[in-house]
Amino acid sequence: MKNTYLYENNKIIKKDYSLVICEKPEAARKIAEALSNNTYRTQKVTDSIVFNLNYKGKELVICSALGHLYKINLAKTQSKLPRFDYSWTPINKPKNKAVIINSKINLIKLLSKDAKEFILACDLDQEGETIGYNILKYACNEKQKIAKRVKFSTLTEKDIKNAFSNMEKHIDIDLAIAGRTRHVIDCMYGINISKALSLAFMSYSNKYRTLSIGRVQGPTIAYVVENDLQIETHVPLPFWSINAYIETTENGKTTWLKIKYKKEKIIEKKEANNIIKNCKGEKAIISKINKNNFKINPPVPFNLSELQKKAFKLYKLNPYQTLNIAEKLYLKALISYPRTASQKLPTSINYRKIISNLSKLPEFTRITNNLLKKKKLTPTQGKMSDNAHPSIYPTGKMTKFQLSNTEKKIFNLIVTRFLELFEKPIIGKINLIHFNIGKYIFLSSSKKIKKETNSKHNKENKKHVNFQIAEKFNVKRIRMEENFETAPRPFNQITLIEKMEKENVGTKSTRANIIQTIIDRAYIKGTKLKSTHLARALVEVLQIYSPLILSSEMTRKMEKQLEEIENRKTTQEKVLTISSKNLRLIIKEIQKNNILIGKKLFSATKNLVIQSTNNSLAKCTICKKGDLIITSNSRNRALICSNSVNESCIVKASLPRFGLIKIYKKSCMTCLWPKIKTVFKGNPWIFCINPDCPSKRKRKL
DNA sequence: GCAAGGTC
Repeated sequence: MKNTYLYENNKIIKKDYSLVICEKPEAARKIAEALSNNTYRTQKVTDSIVFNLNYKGKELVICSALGHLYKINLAKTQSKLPRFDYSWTPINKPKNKAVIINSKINLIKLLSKDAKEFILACDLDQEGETIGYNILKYACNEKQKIAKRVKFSTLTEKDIKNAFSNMEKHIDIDLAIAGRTRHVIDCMYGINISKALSLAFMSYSNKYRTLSIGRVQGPTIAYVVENDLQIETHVPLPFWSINAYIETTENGKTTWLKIKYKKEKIIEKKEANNIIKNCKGEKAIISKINKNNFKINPPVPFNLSELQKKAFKLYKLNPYQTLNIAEKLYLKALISYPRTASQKLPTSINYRKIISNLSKLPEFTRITNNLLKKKKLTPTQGKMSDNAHPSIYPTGKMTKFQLSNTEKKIFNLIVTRFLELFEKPIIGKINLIHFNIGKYIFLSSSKKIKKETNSKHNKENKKHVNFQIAEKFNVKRIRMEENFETAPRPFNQITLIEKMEKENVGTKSTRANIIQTIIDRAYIKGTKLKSTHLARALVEVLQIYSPLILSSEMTRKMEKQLEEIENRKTTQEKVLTISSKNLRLIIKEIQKNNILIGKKLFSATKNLVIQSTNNSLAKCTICKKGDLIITSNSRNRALICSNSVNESCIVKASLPRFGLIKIYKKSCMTCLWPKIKTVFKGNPWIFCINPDCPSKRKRKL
């Protein structure tokens, strides 16, 4: 039977209710549950669920948005750049989502007509206030002036009830204006500069190409470019470490034990030689034993980003793919809602039932049966929490559908992690033993696990030997090992997101999207993200004309201005006047140098050889076609094959910063790469330039 | 077309 207490024949039939506006459907449901002790009623109105209940004699109607329903638009009527005329309009994308968003706006418009009170219940942050302000202003006809505000930071019954008993009389208009200013600044800078770059490109090449830049894209591109330059100009300087082997007896058998010299990096070879010389003929004597306990807890529950990290590490699935797969698993009811930051599991979940259901999966039977023997099942909990959703866990439901290979992988990851949460921590002892050989200290550690568990998460179990202070050992061998400083690692999608987090640019819900955008623009590419020539040209250009947009400073400065708006120390108008003034200067300079900038960017989209070959030192020993040339910037220099520019040859290596470089007459015997000869600290130095040359891995001297 | 920010 159809329930028609709220809505009938396209009309709202209730009157004089309080309309509660939430940011997302999940929040509306949780509020209805909390305030009504689960006695709320629901009805579908224009495709959305609306909740109705009586709370302390008040008739509440609770509806929800879907994040932002309105966005900023720059007027296209303004033909000259920069464009400053803007307006707020409903979001309409030519996708299914637009339909939902339009119906959300229509729903709220409909519900607002007969409401006598408006209560804003969006998330408690700047964007939440902005989302609510815009809905109240545009969909509810200027009700931002009279709307009340409920403030809760978790969606628990206690917090929600508390918020409704201590309602604020007004929404925070200043915070909303600060949020709206953020939208305007991002739109103004992003669209105008992007457009100006695209036009510069066009003016030189007569071709259209979408070039984009923004407050978050800028620094993100710059991180990758900077990192790549560091990798390319990295100088693999050598350093030395020293190992000694002492004779020990164990169960009547004589074996050698490796002990390491305390200083792990010796910069001067002379120093290493000296130590070895001085140790000759000496015995190793135990001078100190540090005894410590250790405890390794099981891992914490998966939130989305930890799941994405694990999936990338194990299967090279990028964060996007993992989210897509997790969403499919969620729709098949195999796992809980995946878009969550939480690392906690609520006690209301029946762990035993889920585990016993999972035991039907043959690959998990052994672990589940062991867990089911336990009297009490208590999972570990992580630190992070999320208002709306718990961490990701398997529901214990089985599917009749066949899972794809990758779906199966992600599902198994989630199950494995869930089962690990109930394992016991691993407890043990670790001893750090100090040996004196002459006046030098060498170290060795040993670990003993106290309780054996069936857990997989610790495999180290070094044999524990009972050593005594002042015990003496023969030193059978002592030698040094040559190592090379390694270059910084290239970014991947996970580490780039981490870098953005660390620098505080973007938000958790936009970072992955923005990385995808700069991949789509051909600024970065590959699993190991590498900057393209286009990105490098773009960074060079912007460093001259708009360095601020390449730096996380722009976010810092903007946040400071927004805070001042929020605290009424300044106004939106003042901030926007300053911003538009700066922007006008930037656009003017870009336009003045249109052709130059266009040429630079256009050339970078072609695989042009950037170096002329008349400074060739020799023919490349690998591809036999290209010329070996030296490239340099202010700080570093590198030797490259001219064919490495279009990636048809791999020869590319950093060079020492100082000294004359000559190509050595013979190439490397191991890898065939060119060798060079230079003078290093007064001595001639001949070495293979290949940073990955097998001969460099662990050369024993 | 172009940004960044919500949420599905």
